[in-house]
Order: sequence, then C-alpha cells, then structure tokens
Amino acid sequence: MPDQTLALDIDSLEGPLGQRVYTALRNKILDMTFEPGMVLRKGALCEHLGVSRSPVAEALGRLSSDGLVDIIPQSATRVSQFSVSELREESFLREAVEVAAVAKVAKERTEEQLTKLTRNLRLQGLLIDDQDYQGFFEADVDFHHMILEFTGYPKVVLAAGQMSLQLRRARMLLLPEPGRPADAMADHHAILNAINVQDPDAARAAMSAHLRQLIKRIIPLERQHPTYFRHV
Amino acid sequence: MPDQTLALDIDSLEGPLGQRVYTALRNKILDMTFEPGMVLRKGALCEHLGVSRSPVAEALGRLSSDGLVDIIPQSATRVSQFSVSELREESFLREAVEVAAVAKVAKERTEEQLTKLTRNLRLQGLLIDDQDYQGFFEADVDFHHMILEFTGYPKVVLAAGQMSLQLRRARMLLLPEPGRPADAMADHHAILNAINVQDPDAARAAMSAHLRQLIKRIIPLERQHPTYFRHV
DNA sequence: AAGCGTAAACTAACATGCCACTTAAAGGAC
DNA sequence: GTCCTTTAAGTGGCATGTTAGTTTACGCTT
Repeated sequence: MPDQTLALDIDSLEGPLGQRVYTALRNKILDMTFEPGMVLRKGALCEHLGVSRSPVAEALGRLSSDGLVDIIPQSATRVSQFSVSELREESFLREAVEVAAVAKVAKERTEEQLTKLTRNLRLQGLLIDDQDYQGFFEADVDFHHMILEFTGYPKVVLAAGQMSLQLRRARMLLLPEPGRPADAMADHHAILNAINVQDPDAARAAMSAHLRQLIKRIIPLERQHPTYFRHV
Repeated sequence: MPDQTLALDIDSLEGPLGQRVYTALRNKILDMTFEPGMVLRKGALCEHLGVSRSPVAEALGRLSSDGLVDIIPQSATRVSQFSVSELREESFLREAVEVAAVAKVAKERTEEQLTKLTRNLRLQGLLIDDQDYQGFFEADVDFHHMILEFTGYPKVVLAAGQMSLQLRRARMLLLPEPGRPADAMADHHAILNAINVQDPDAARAAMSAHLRQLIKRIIPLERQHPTYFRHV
C-alpha cells in the first residue's frame, strides 16, 4: 500500500500551527492510527501538511515529552512502543489520582452532581441492553471524567489525562469481552453508591478495585501484539 | 538598579543548547531569582546567553507547558504568578500520589530501604540539633524523594515532581518558624514507623496529615506577597 | 488640557538555510 | 560469497530572515 498518507491531517482545528499539528498527530497516535513503532518522517509530514519544519518540530518535541514519540537523536523519530512497566506505572498514578478524587467527591458531592452521575449510570444500563458497546465505552469515559470534574479542580482533570496517555492508547487494543460491560457497570454502581451515602473509604475501595481491572486486562496484550511492545 | 542581568546563566551544564537554556531558566524561576510577574525579554536573553532565538524559544515553550511562564500570544512572556486555587490543586495531586506511594512502600519495603530511611531520619535529628535548617530542608526533600523512589516506579518520581512545580516554588517564600522542623520530623517519624510495621493505612494517614501542613502554611503567603499572586 | 488616532517598537510565530552526526545501503576488495 | 569501505540520505540542532499582530507612546486635533 504505497499510499502512506494514512488519512489526512486536517487543519480544521484552531490556534497556532504548532498547536494544530500537535493535536492532529496526538489524536492519530492515541487512536492507534499511527501504530507503535511507526517511523515519522519529518520531511513527509511537512510536505503532507503544507507547513514548514518549525511547527512540526515543536509538535514532535511536545509529543516526545508526553512519551508518545521516541526521538532518536540524529537518526529518526518513531511512535513510541508500549512497555508493561510503563503501563503499570501509569495505572498506579491514575489510581492514585482517581481514588483521591472520588474520596473528595464522596465527601462533598452536591445533589446536582449525584443526579448527573445517576443519569449517566442509567444510560450505561440502557446501552448495555441495546448492546451498544461503543456507546457504553463513551459513557464509561464520561463517568470517570465527571468524577474528576466534580472535585472542582480543573488542573486535576488535565493531569489525570496527561499521566495516563499510554494507558488510554493501549486500551484501544482491548477486544470486547462478553460480560465485561456489565461487570464494569456493577463497579460503577458500587462507586456511585458510596458517593451517594458519602462514604469516602468505600468510594476509595470501590474505585481502586474497579481501576485494577483495566491493567489486568492490558498486561496480556503483550502476547497478542508483540510488535507493539518494547521488550526491555 | 539597571543591572538586570540578575546573575549569569552559566553554560557549564551539558546537553543540547535548548536543554541547557531550559534548565538554567527553570532553576532561576524555581528558586525565585526570577520573580513571578517578571517579563522575560527574548531578545535580551539571547544576547545575554550568546545564543540565537531557537533554543530560547524552545526553552520558553517547555516552561510554558510546565506552567512556569505565561506566554501572551503576540505580546510578551512573563514568569507566571501564583494562584491560590492552583496551589490547592497541586497540593491535592501531590498528596494523592505521595499517599499512594507511601502505602505501596509500607507494604513492600525491604530492609535496605528501611535502613536508608532510618538513617535519613537520624540525620534530620542531628541537623535540627545543629540548627542547620538549610540542611534539614534538603534532608526533608530527600526523605520524600526516597519514598517515591522506593515504589520502584521511576516515572512516578518524575510525575510527582512535575505536578507540584508551583508548590515547590512557593515553598521558597516560607519563613523559618521556630518549632516547625521538629514538628515535621515528628511527622516523618510517624510515617517511618508505619512503614516499619508495614501498616499501609497508618502510612497513608500519616503522610496525608504531614502534607496538609504545607498548603496551610502557603495560603497566607498571598497576604504577605500580593504582587506574586494572581487575584482572579 | 484632554481625547483620539496614528505610527513606531516590540513581540511571537513561521519559514528557511546550514551543519554535524548517525545510519544504512551500495559497491568494491578479497 | 563475505567483509570492509564509502557514500548518500535522513535527521536533530542552531541561526537567521520574514511576517503579522499587539502594545505603547507620541503628536495632532478639538
């Protein structure tokens, strides 16, 4: 397939060029369109996007500090591969932050926040009934996002997203398993219940147990997609 | 004082120019040599450092994504000011990560790790006896750093440092208080004791209580240094 | 004297040229 | 056929020219 253009990076975004290039590349990497290990040729990117090397270099630099790209000094730059240890670390960090967040939300939750979470959980049930697993996935993401938001700490939301980028990317490789959405929803129910009765410790425990399911399912991916992983 | 050269940024560092400029500026900002609100003139920096605009622009870009400088789009770039809400958020994040870290360490600590922490705590006592508060400050930082390291998660150490940069900077404004080092050491003793007896919950509680002291002391700084704070 | 409009000075952002270094493949020697 | 050498392509890093936008300050008008 000599057509390596792999879908067009559109400049329908807004902001400075460097920002737009960064966002476009980031999205492609996070949704696994750009596969781990793929070489990013700077010249080709410049030509394909119709911009000069400056914004591309800036974007690649930021992606590098995000850990999404490995820059080999005078040689090449490629989409970073997964490493099990790195995914474990991100899982640890994500759990630390989300557990602390849910505890705070459980303590201070308002009725409105409770209503929104309850509504989301009911939606999850409907989507499972309809077997709309893509929709459930999005509702799942929303559920966690709402809890982070309800801390009232906008920077916490950003930090949580930033510190688990590899995890987010690896999650795209997970295949749908039969009973999984229902199990996840049961976890969510336990979390919401703890928030409802304002029991921070129960919320912590429920969130912790829930998040540990993800890394357990991600670890075996190394055997299924060996080329996506770095075997150090 | 027209001598705005404010101490020379030395190129005694190693690595690429951009990295050196970044590190030099970062250090100056973190140790409060460059005060919050100060305008960073790119041209002056280039001339003073004897480098071109490229590495300086790269360094400022990285500092901007670190939140240490504010770049006003086609106008100027200045050292970022503190904001109480931002400091609260960083304190929350730091507590989330360090509490999770100390719980893990308490569960899995080795004898060697215990020995190193114990040795550090004894050093803290000696430094307090000698009234070497600068030395105590460094031992304090080491103590927390060691706990993060002992998780075995190198990325956690980096993330913890990266997410509390403003906190680290604001801490420089704190004036030495008479009984404070002794109190801090008592907290450290409680933390170490929980690690010793491998009680994760006690370690969590002790670390949490300890870290909440810092933000309590930082909040009042807004009244003492109003020009350093952003009053949104 | 006060208010307004204009122009000059500064900036960030982007484009481009250059160089030193790494890498890999092509070609020659054995 | 194998090994070594060399050469060409690609890259990161730095310098510099150009452009567009913002701010400031000066001077003109009223």
